[in-house]
Parts: sequence; structure tokens; C-alpha cells
Amino acid sequence: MERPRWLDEREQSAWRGYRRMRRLLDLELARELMRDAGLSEPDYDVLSDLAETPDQRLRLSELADRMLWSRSRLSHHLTRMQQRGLVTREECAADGRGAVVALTAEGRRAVEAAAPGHVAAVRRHLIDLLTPDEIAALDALTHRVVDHLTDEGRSLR
Amino acid sequence: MERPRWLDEREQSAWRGYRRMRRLLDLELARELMRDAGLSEPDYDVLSDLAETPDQRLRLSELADRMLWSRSRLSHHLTRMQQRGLVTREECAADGRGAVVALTAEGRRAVEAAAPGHVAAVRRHLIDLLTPDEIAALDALTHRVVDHLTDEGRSLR
DNA sequence: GGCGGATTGATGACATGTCAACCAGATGGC
DNA sequence: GCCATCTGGTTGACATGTCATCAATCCGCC
Repeated sequence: MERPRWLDEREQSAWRGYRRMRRLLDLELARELMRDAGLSEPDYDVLSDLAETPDQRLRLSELADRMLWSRSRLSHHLTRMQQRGLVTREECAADGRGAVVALTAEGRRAVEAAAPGHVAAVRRHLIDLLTPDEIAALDALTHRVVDHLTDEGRSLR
Repeated sequence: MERPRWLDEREQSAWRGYRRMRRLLDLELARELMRDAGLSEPDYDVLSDLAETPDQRLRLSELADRMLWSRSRLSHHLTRMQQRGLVTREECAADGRGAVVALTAEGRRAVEAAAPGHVAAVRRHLIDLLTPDEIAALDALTHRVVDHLTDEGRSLR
């Protein structure tokens, strides 16, 4: 903390670029997803995680961990999605405290309708703008940062 | 939209890595910033944008544009920051409707106290984990995506 | 000069996210 | 078997962000 090493010009530029991209990309993807499919990004993430799962259902805590959400956030969000008929809650046979979220037929229809457009948007605004080398670099670098953050978290707590 | 081109494995992995990094990095940086300086990331962004400005003050709309925030969001956030004594609002001489946000002495002290630690965190969790080539790639790629999104926005509207 | 439409910023209602408290059920030591 | 403790999930209060609306002012044009 003493004698801070500031960012040099390149680093500064990359950091700012990253944050700007983050914000703009997010806005645009959310905007298109809402316009074309009537879903928010969090909605879409919940639905697609569920859809990828063998049985279309997951323990609440399992889903929360995958999404890096707090249980509370997930619980609130699910009650809203439940009211819209996209998911249901079921009791968990194995653990009396537990709850399981399941995709409804309507929820499944919603993701399937949304997915092609959303993937296309991700391509259009990000993936197709990058060279293969850049994709590889992004892949490597993001995973390294993620590993660093999760290892550190694990070892410190 | 017809015949969607899904992401191949590499692309998928990069996209997931990006989103995971985004989330984890954000959480960690926000956590440290709050713990060490008592500021949220939005607070810090407002303060550091103001601090970089020659006169420590900016038109509200100018600041909103730089930050890619809605005016409404900025206005709400400023009233909260104003109550904490970090900024003040002034009338704008040039435009009777306008308002100018100015950093207070306390606001200046807050950013200056927060900056070294925050930069160090950005280094520790991101920049110092990347090779020079990766920094350059990140710089290039993020700016290309940003340009694409802003050009498109400009030409469509 | 003055009218009509655009722009600036504030505001209130509402959606979403966070945090702390809580309950029910599981788990482990004795 | 029983108590203390832990865990999974829910809930309510509150912070934050979004959206639509509003009043004041500016600007272009007659």
C-alpha cells in the first residue's frame, strides 16, 4: 500500500477498456434479450443453467453456487420467476430443509426461444469481433484470474 | 436467427470465463474497497472521475456520459453522496437548468485515501496475473468491442 | 419578442440486490 | 436419545438502479 505502483499507460488503457466494454456489452445484451425474449439476464442465466441439467432441476444451493449468487438473492429471484410460471419449487426428498427448483414447460419454451437470439447477440457484439488468437488469450486469461480469486478465497477463509 | 451458429468449445469457454471473471473480480474489488476505504465502486468511480478533472467539478450530464450512467441514476446517487459530505451541487452559470457537481475537501481526501489500495487490488487480482502480450490483447480487444457498440449505437439511432 | 419542441435535472413508483435475523431440519458428541 | 450447533432456505428492512413523468429552461424559427 505504501509507494503505490500505479498502472502504466497500457495497463490503464486495458483496465478502462475492460470496464467500458463490460458496461456497454451488458447493457446491449440485456436490452436485446428483454426486447426479443422478455427475459432479463438473470432470468436467462437461471433458465439456461436449469436447462443444461439432466433432470431440469437443481438444489437451490447448488444453483446458487454455480451462479455465484447468494442464497437470498436466488430465493428472491425464484419467487418472482415462479410467479411468472417459469420455474417451480419442489421439496427435497434427501434433505427435509432443502428445496429443488425445476424448470416448467413454459420455462423451457422461454429459454429455447431466447437462446438462438442471445447467442447470436454474443457473437455479433463480442465473439465475431475477435481473432482466434484473441479468443484463446481471453479464455486463458479469464480462467487464470478466476482460479486465482477462487484459490485465494479458499485458502484465506 | 434461423440456423443459429452456436459457440464452439473454445468460444464457449472464453465466454464463460469472461462472465465468471467479471463477477468474481467485481465482488472482490468491491469487498476490499468497502472494507479498506468505506466506498462502493460507484462511489469510487464518481469521486475519481471528479478528481481527474481540472476544476474538480463537472456538469451533471457530462459526468453521466463519461460514466455511462443514466442521469436519473447519477442524480439519485449524488444526493446520497451529498448527504455523506463527499460532493456538493452548484448551480450552473452558463445554463439555468444545469447543475454542477463538485468534490468537497472530504471527497478529495476519501479518493486519495482509497486510490492506492484500489489500484493495488486491481494489480493483484488482474493486471499482475497477465503477461504483457495479454495486456496488449485485452487492450486491443476491449476497445474494438467498445467502438463497435458505440458506432452501432450512433448509426442506428 | 414569443411560441413549440428539445434538453436538463429532479422525483416517485417500482424492480432488483444485500444484509441480518430467523425457522426448520440435520449432525455430532456425549 | 438428547442437547448444542450447524446448514439450507426464507423473509423483511433497507440500499441501489430503472423507468416514466415533470418543471424549468434553452433554442430555433417565425
